[in-house]
Amino acid sequence: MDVAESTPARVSSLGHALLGLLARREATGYDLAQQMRHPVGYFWEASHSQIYPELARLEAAGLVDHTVVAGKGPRPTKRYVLTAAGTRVQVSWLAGVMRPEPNRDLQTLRTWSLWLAGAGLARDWVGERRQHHAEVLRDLEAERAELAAEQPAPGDRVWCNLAAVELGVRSRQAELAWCDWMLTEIEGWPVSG
Amino acid sequence: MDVAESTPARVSSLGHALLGLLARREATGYDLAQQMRHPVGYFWEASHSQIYPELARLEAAGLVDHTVVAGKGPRPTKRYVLTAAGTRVQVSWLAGVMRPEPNRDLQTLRTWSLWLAGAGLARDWVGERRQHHAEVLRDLEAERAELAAEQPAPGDRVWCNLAAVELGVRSRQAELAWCDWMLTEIEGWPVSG
DNA sequence: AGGCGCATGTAAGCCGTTACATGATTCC
DNA sequence: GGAATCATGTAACGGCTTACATGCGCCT
Repeated sequence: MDVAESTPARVSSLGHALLGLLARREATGYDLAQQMRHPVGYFWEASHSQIYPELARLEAAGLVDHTVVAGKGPRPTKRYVLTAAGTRVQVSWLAGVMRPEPNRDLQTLRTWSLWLAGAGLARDWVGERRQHHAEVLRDLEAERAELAAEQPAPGDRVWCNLAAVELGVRSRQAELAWCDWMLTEIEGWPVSG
Repeated sequence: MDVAESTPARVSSLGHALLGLLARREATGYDLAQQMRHPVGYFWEASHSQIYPELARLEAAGLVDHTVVAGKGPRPTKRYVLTAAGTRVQVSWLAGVMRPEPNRDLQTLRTWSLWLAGAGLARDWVGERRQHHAEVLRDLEAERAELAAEQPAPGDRVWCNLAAVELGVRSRQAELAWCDWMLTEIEGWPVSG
């Protein structure tokens, strides 16, 4: 009763990412930071300096609990678990409406101003982009193969991992294809750099 | 000489969006806010409350200039133009390295936690996502048709608009295809909601 | 008479990045 | 002896969202 159960406990996206991780298994803040790099980092990145305060907020809202365990750091090591309230909040987040996020894509913004630069510069830049996307795509495809090897049942945890990675693969493939399209188009530009 | 020309004038992404707009034509802050909704809003959104302070910063850095014109607002109306320094900064931004942005995609994050919900909830959500992407895609394709009708020369302003919209179209198509894939996959889920 | 478009700004608060800070154990 | 890993935090700063604030002219 000492935690706020009256207010619906507004939770940030990072909060939901952490609740999602803790729904899978208990973890320390450090563990969570590692997992936010990989595999969650494919679609939601966060650093430890965000994670520790967010865990404190989630705990204040009664969505997670911690127990102190023996650890190697200068401060006590805390192992977090999801509470029943935390599970409820996460499920109702999944059930709730998802309003579209603002579009913000630096690569497109840059493309849009590309006429100010010459064809040579544009070719170099798109080539560099292409390489970057290709690298990320390779990682994603390796991840997908690993998950598929577990032969997940439709709708289970691992299957949802796979579905998330599948979206990443398809998005990167689209960007890669656009880079290739751009490179053939740039052939026809007037040279000026 | 009273503006800072010694420091390289670090400009935010929003700043580059505004410089890109002003490189095309002069505009008031209000005009810029309209254009940031459409067509720039397809890939970089910003509200007027961000734009006015940013214009002041760009002016302090000597990248834009304004003249006061007769207007209908309670305050003087300002018409902004790009300076030579502004053009230089924009071009060197295009030439500079672009380090990859952090991945942050709410739709994928949600997919990743979807196993906590039942198949019914998942189907509804993906269906709603599908509809949203389809709507945006329709808008983008209309925009693309309009730009293509202008028969732009490779590498010019309008052609770069087209290239930016092309990337949007391809990305949305990929997301839409993923939604369709998900919907067929969800058929095989165990029913539980 | 009321609403919309033009036109500009400020303020509070949240979210995210970068850097600072500490300290034990394990591996090379 | 030094670097990496485990492990937790704080502080400063910048960007974005939401809301507050003002006021004229035009259209219905």
